[in-house]
Amino acid sequence: MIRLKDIALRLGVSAMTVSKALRDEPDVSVATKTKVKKLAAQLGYVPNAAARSLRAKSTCMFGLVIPSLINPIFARVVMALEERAHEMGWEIIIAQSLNRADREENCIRRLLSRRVNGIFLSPVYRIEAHAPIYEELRRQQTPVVILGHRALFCERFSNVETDDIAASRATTQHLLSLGHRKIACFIGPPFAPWAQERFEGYRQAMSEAGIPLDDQLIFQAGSTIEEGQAAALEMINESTPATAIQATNDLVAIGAANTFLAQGVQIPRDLSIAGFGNILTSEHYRIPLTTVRQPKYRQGIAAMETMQNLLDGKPNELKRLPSELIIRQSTGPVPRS
Amino acid sequence: MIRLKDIALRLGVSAMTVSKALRDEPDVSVATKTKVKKLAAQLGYVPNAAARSLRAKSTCMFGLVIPSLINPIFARVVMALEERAHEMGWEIIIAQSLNRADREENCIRRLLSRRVNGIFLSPVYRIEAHAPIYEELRRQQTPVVILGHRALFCERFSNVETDDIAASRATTQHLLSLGHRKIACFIGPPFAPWAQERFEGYRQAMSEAGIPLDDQLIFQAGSTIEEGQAAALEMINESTPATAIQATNDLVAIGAANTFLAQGVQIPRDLSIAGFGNILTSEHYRIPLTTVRQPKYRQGIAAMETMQNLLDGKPNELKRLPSELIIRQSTGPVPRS
DNA sequence: GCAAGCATGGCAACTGTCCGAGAAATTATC
DNA sequence: GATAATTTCTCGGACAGTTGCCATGCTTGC
Repeated sequence: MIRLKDIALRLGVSAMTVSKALRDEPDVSVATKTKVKKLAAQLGYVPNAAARSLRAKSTCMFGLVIPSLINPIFARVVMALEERAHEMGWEIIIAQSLNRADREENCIRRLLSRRVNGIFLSPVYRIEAHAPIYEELRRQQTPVVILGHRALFCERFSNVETDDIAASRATTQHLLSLGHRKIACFIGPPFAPWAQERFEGYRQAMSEAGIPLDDQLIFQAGSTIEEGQAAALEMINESTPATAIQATNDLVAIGAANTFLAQGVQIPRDLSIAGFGNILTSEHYRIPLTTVRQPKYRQGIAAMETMQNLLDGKPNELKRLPSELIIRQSTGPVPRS
Repeated sequence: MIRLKDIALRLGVSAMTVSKALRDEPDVSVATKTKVKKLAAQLGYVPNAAARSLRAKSTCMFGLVIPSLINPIFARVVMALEERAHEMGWEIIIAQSLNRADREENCIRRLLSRRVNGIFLSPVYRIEAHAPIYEELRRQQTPVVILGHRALFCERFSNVETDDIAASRATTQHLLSLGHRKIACFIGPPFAPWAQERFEGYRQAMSEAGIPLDDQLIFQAGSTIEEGQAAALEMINESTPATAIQATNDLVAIGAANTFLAQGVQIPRDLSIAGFGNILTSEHYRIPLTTVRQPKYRQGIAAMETMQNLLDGKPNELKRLPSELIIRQSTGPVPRS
């Protein structure tokens, strides 16, 4: 690999001059600059980013820690982040936590070792300020942008979230406005912040409508199609009298819908089902799914803006982007029975 | 940020000793090691990867260049790569080419500047050995694993592909076995290697069946739902007498199916449609789609194995993983008419 | 008693780049 | 023609860690 010194030796100048020439600093003559640049191009010189980072005390890299890369919801965020980083000439190192706190901690620690200038993090659990790894991030003054799930506990942590509570509430209100009163809630993993928020929206809307929460209507459904199917079977076995289901995400909603359709239940005539997330499949499902669209690309853009503010030394901030209820054909008026 | 030297100063030993102690080298006493490790943990010491890379002439990083992060097909590959890299304690830098050759080149150049130890690349165009950027990769002896679309033109390039030609041929053969003779082919972007391969499979099967290619049955359909719809409309306008459609991917198939269903055409009674890729939506579409499953996760695993072989100085290789035709309900016997 | 061996730890050098300071060469001014 | 001002270039050092070799001080063997 060609170094500055190699170019310098061949031209009979110092490495310093080459460095300055390539960076177009003013105190190098035009003649030398062109000579240097020409030879550099000819030799295929590529500066060594590690050496530059060491010297500059800045790596021009970001770290990104998300639960999973195959979740299409995150894919859009990552896409936006990568595009912005590319424009800046910065790089992004990816890391998956696979929904495990120990792995998340491990990922963060390795990113710190890489001396990334900032970390984008979608945490597995609701962030606890006292967890050792967050404590360490705070101590190291590392800028962190949390994707969703508020955690503004120190001045180098910002937060960019989609308003899932409001959107979930709007979904429940939509079902209420169709006359439903017995609305089952298929909730996600109890530890997951996003699942908690979606349940919170349901809870608020029911409370506002004066309907007490009914344990019999609440099902643990995880986050996959299979888990949605299992919860639906449970509901059938218990002859739960719900006229609508609000699911924690589209996959669970589809799993549930598959099960009910297989039993001859008609959707939405006999049963309304709403999802969350607006994945592609929800639009092209047998019964196009009522769901919530989250502005994930915009969340990525906003996250990068927020990160740059932190890097500029500006105070931390909390951005909340509106999510939007999309009413399709899987929800309808309550059956007269 | 804590350095080796800081720990050394506090303990009254040299930085060398600390370095050796933390790496568990044999020539440091157990007593010193425990003392050093304890203080390091207490101070939250994190080694500087940039400095280490500079000295070691190895960054323990891979680069990954793919067209788009939101394509679920790539997501599985990336997931597998990240998991394996994590096990090795290596990092992955992501870069999107967004299907543009200039951007791809730019991404590769930046990865070279980062001195990644290897690059995983899913090229935009069929690789031409003489393109300057590939020439440069070859000259720098950078190990490259091409994801799909064979390009074994130098000893540091390996290739891991899914056998799309065979799978596409199997799809056409499936349609032929159902009695179809007028099989329309909705082909993808003409420059894209994957689109070329899928068309090639169709071509081979038709040729083997003794059916000459008919230009009237071949439609440029791009790679999106909208393009699939447009191609279907074109087919309707031209009253093309096809009894089946083989689409370049699932999205195009779904776009086409949507259009025909809206016109009252019944699938598969009046028209068979096959996709490619087995995205989630294809399984849960109104008419579950006949398509091809590509072993993308396994492709990622195989790619990492191949990369390690290259790093170990072993010769380059070509791995081809079988793709599998999945017959669902969107294809059926040719209508009797 | 002397050489050899061993365990432990330190010094200098090196990785590639860039900053600050100053030297050398060129040009401008009187 | 001498000095001052400016341009152009070089030198030493720093960044944080690792490698190879050497310097201890101690034990062992003959």
